[in-house]
Amino acid sequence: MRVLSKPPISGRASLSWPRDTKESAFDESWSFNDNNFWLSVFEMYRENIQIKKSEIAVRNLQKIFSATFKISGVKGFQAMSLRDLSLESGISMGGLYSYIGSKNDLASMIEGGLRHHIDLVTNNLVEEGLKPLDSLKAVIFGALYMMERLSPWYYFCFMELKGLPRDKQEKALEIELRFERFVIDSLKRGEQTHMFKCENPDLLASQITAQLQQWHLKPWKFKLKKISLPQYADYCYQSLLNGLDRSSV
Amino acid sequence: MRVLSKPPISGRASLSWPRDTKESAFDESWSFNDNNFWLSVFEMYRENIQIKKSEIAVRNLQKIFSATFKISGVKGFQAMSLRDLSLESGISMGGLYSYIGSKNDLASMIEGGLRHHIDLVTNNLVEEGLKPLDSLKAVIFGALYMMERLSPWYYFCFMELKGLPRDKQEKALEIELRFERFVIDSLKRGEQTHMFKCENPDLLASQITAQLQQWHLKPWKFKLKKISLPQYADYCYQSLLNGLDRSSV
DNA sequence: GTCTATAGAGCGATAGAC
DNA sequence: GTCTATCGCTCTATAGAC
Repeated sequence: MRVLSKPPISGRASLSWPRDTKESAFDESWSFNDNNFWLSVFEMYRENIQIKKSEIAVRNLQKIFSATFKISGVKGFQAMSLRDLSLESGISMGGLYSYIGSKNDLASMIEGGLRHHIDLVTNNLVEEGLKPLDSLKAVIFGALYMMERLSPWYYFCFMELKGLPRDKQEKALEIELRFERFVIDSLKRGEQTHMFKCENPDLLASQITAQLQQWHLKPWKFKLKKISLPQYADYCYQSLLNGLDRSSV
Repeated sequence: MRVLSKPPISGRASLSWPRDTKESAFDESWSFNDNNFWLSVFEMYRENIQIKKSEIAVRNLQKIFSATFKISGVKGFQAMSLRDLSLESGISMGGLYSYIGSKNDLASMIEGGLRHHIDLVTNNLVEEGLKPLDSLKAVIFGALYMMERLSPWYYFCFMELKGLPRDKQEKALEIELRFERFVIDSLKRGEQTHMFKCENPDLLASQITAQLQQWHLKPWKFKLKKISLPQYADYCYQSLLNGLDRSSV
């Protein structure tokens, strides 16, 4: 059974939930590494990019996006001038425009890149007949590891949402709603099979969503309190269990 | 015992936690209404405002701030031009500058106004010898009602934090940390007096903070799911209880 | 020589400020 | 309404790879 309803993207093998919940297991199962990640970003926008040589393009794309994350993380995307970006990325103003169509386009590319990747992972993800609680655990750990790997992307899309075109805004919000719907469905499925009781699946789901988002919204807090990602993932899952009544089973 | 360590602001009677947790009880106890709220904002910045007649100044301040919230809620503060603001508020560009020193000043005024009000409420708040759980309940309900009343202020300070001067940024974050510290302290106090056990007060506190913030960060979600403020406050408190082990008492 | 990538001065528009 | 700084963006000359 697929996690979500959309058909899998062809030409890509189905992924499965990692058997354990270690970070490295996720990287392996989802074949995530810096090289093929940035390459896939380039391929996504290939026809809009004027540079042909993929090594050069990939390298510069990475520079541009990383510089954008850095600057807009400090002063915000709107306050970032393309001269700032040129300086930080080491790419001339003219050069920038062989990668992006416009400044707004750059923001859209970031949103699109993140959503594309999330879609890839969630659409091709195959649940191996997991029980509701295991499924929820997998989705919590999975979401957190995605956020860890793509932290600046998530943060950017959250904070700069308003600067995006309306349709992009809606699609970005849809990701959150889709995640919540999956959690709610799992909760209801668990209730129907009498594994636990859950008084308010809607509120519990949005609680979990809020907790997960903290990981990219307030990384300083976790550094301050010296909480590691696996620790936090465990806590979030525990927090979900605390919201359930499992006394009758 | 005072909730927080800072001395009370003189010339203002001490507030106390409302006996019940209805919205109107908070308004009454904290004497919150639109008129005296905006008046207090004006008085806070009186010496920086060139308009002397308080009725006029209060009315225009309200127009300016409300228009700022409206526009920056849609396109962000950085993307809002003073011409936008002039149009929306109905105050000429020259007129704006008799209330604000600069555009950045306006953002600082908003942050300062919110913090001033939070300080007023929390500093003057007198706990009536509440037990840890009652104290936590009061602080959860109180925080949510503050957010409800000053929703655009909270939202603005969260989303536009990066645009503020560094010292303002730090002070704004301090509010969150201060709140969390209060929750943590109450949790530890409850544990020391053997009222409950709490494995990880730090994480539970930040979970509650995250949940509360949702109320101003994602109001659309609660409208969509038709959750009222009292319902949500109840849920947040319940969620806190779920994070405690009360079996041994 | 040819094709691709880059540099950076320059343009018009619009911002904040008074 | 006016001033000035700076914005997003373009255009062309040039450098370098093969």
